[in-house]
Amino acid sequence: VPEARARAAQRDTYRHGDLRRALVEAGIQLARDGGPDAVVLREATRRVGVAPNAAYRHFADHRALLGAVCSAAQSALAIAMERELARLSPGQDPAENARDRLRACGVVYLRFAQEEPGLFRAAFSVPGSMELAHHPSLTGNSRRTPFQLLNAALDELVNAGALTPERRQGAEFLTWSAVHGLASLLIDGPLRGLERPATAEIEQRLFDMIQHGL
Amino acid sequence: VPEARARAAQRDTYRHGDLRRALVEAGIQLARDGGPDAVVLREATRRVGVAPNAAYRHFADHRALLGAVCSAAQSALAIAMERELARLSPGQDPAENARDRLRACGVVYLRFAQEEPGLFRAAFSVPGSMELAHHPSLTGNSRRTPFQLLNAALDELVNAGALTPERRQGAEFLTWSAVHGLASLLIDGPLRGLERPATAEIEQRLFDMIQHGL
DNA sequence: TGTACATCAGTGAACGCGCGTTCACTGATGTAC
DNA sequence: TGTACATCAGTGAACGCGCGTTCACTGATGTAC
Repeated sequence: VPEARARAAQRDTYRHGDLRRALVEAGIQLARDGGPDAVVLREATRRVGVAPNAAYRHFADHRALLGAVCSAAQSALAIAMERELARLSPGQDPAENARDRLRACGVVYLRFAQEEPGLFRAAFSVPGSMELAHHPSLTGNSRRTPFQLLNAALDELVNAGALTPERRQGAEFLTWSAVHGLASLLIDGPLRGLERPATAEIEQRLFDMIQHGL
Repeated sequence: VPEARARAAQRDTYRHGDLRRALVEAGIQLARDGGPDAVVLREATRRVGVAPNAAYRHFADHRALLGAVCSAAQSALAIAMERELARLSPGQDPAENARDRLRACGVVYLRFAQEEPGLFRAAFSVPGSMELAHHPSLTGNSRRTPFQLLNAALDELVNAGALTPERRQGAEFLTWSAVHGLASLLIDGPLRGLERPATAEIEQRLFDMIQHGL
């Protein structure tokens, strides 16, 4: 049996050692290549070199595996955002700083969507997963959700006096809508396949619209 | 065989008569109930009361059937838009009229997404389908695409002097992004399950953002 | 320090399912003479 | 006006596939004495 051969080649111990993490990572790779629909339990076990039913020691369900992949994907996005925010060097004007931080969130969001479309789709594929995933990721250490980071940036804008508290109400949904929608158009819609300078210009115009429109 | 019974019950002629249209309509119903993934060839033939392979007289592929459903869904959206636009009674100010028409496009788009989420997802599920479907629908007679209607509304805005030609450039993508993104949040995201008055307010605020931001 | 034993991670085999698709066919239709 | 025949829409049966999931099991680990 070639399967057993492959399995033996990858692993000489009976126990795997860290099967749960390995399955999630295999699932992430599957999502990378084919989006959430490609996160198939049997394929994940195959890649890890383990019997299909071994997954049930660590996940109740196929859904549970997909959920773990989804939240890991969200975590990856959150980490990328935090990394970019950390890179910003604040200037004198607090309002300007807050605007820069908000924009940075959007930039990372759109870059992630374009560079990792499969993972991006997986991140928001499970209904209700958008706001929930504050769990520590298996692949990183960010404890904040993209949504929380967006909210924080908007709060800064209020603190800097660049946004009134009335307009702050629900602003997270308006900005998220605009940026998320552009991401959809860029990876699935009519803007799919557009090259870098052109997409960057549209992104800038979208951010301007948000900034002036808020 | 109960299948044969059901088939005989629904149809007494050997020829179906209009199988292609019937399959598309069954596919639309499937999409209504379960989104694009629920558009299953075998299930469509089952509902129509026909052997599974009969579909291959009218569609090359499962993909072809899904494509037809997708473009019918887009057509349904376009028709709803045109109906709403026809209901508007123009006032004195051409700029005001143009703004009303643009807003009406968005209102219908979001209403459609909320009332027919499965169909809405199906409409934009096939990559590259967003801009293409100008084919006459099987279920209606609109020859215009939602995208074309949006563009027309923006052009009116320019003609009315309410939008400069420079800002008109790419504005279709900005507005579409914002509205499409909100649709996603409303049907799949954190705003899912929100009731009517609350959603209406967010929609209004989004339209205001677009209007001021453009 | 050694040994019995409970624990539980991973195995092997099988299940039922529903899918898309292909094959050779049958039977109604409508056109050519 | 009647009849042979080409056309082609729909049939029946089967295919191979891969999936998620369940069952009774085996074998390594680590803890209690």
